Amino acid sequence: MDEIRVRIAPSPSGNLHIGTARTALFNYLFAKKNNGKFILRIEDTDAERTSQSYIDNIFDSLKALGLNWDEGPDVGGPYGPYTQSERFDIYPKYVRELLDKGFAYECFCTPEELEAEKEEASKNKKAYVYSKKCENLTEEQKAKLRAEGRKPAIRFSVEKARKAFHDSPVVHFEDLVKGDLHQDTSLIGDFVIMKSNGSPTYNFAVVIDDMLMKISHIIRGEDHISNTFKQILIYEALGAEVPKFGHLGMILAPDRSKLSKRHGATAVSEFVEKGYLTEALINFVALLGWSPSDGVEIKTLDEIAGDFRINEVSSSNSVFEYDKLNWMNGQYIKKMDIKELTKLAKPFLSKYDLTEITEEQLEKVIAATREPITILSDLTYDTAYFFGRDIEYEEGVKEANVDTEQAQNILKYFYSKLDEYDFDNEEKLHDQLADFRTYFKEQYGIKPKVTMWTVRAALTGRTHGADMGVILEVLGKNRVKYRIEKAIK
RNA sequence: GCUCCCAUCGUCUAGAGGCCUAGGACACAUCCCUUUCACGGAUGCGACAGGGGUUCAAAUCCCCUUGGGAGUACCA
Repeated sequence: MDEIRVRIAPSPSGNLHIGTARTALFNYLFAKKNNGKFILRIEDTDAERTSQSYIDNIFDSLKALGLNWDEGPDVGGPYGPYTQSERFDIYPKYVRELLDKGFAYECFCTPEELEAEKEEASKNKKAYVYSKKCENLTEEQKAKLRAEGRKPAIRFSVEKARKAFHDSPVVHFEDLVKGDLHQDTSLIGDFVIMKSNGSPTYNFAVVIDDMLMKISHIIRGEDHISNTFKQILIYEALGAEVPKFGHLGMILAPDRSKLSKRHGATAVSEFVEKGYLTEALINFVALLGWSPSDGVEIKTLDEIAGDFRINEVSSSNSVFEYDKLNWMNGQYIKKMDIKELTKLAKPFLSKYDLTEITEEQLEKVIAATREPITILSDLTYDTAYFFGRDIEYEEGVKEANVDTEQAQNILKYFYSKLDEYDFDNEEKLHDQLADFRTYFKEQYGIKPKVTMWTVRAALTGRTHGADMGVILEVLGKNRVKYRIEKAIK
């Protein structure tokens, strides 16, 4: 295998999970770094849990994250189809091969019989291993079972396969991230590779698909470690080259349990809906297990790819904390192109009448409110006073900043100067505002901060927010006058 | 239960036997800057899970304990 080929194989039983996104990312990075191919395969074998909307979500999320694939269901490729349900007719051939080679056998056990075996095992505090009672069925016995209407599943003969290729029952492989990993295969029961209904099981289908798609490196979550030994045996039994494996630590919730709905968003699309930028998400998730050699954490996908080495990825689990994600998202919001940011912000401004202001003004509003925010949804509240005629005061603000005698004086003076102000010229406006502050400082010793608080409170109902110049400019003389009038007693 | 994986500040991590008085980032605290909130800058707080070895020397290697995670399906 000379060409580096990796894959991400999500099963569409839900929207693209952030953990799957990270696995996809590491595969993508590995491919980019090594001039390889990144392949997308949809594992929709479980028809009941699969839905088209999930498939669409997976496509859209991966694209949004910038994880573009070289081969996949939509773009095709030399080893398609890339949707597992369209590959059903290719598996029987390999089952046949295994059967012929003696590495697999038919199993007629009923669910009840199997259940009994399991119960027995747990009663004896032993690990459950299939009894193999169907391994040596004679043709007559099979014929009889078949006559009863029983349909066989096909099991893989773990011991036979292992003996053919390994001296010891303990099988080892060199993991790309964890190093030497081993497992006593005598503890692995003969597992089903093809269900009695004719569909392949996961462990079998992945091997066949990866083999046929010439996947050279399999990078996935460490929850697959135990599957790896089964899969290695299948590759060997089929006479196929065994790919290299790399197992990543899992992403945990802050309580160290599996990241799930109750911890908040789990799907990439949910994060986006909440106001996270895909650039920040992918950057953040890259830092879970990987760290840049130069210590600079904010990096583009390309930069990360250039610096990426799979063997340097951490082999332990990592906790997904919002604090750093939020910080990072804020960093991206601050740096993002304002036109693009404005576009992304609009869904969060849907409750306002955006036709009140021009697109150019909207951009100014976003530019002036983007600084302190951490997620896009903060914009909903933070831009509120730019819209509509009236404002809502925050708790206590009116009493403390508008109703006092000093405040009233400031507001009256401010009102009297309004006609002199140049509302269409941001720079001039800033100078005029500065003069206004200075006036109160020199005349009455009032801190500039306090002076501005007063005006700000009267205009926005708050003591903090966007730059005052921008507020005046976007509000325009009429609304400013109106709001000040309402504030003056 | 059995099997496997993992173990450095609260969190993400740097660290491949001496460069470690353990570095960075987030968070937190204080200060500076400032028309507010922020941003930015400075400083501080803060960790090698515990116990045994090996070695002149261990966060780094080995063993045990403890803790956490995963797997144990005719799910994927």
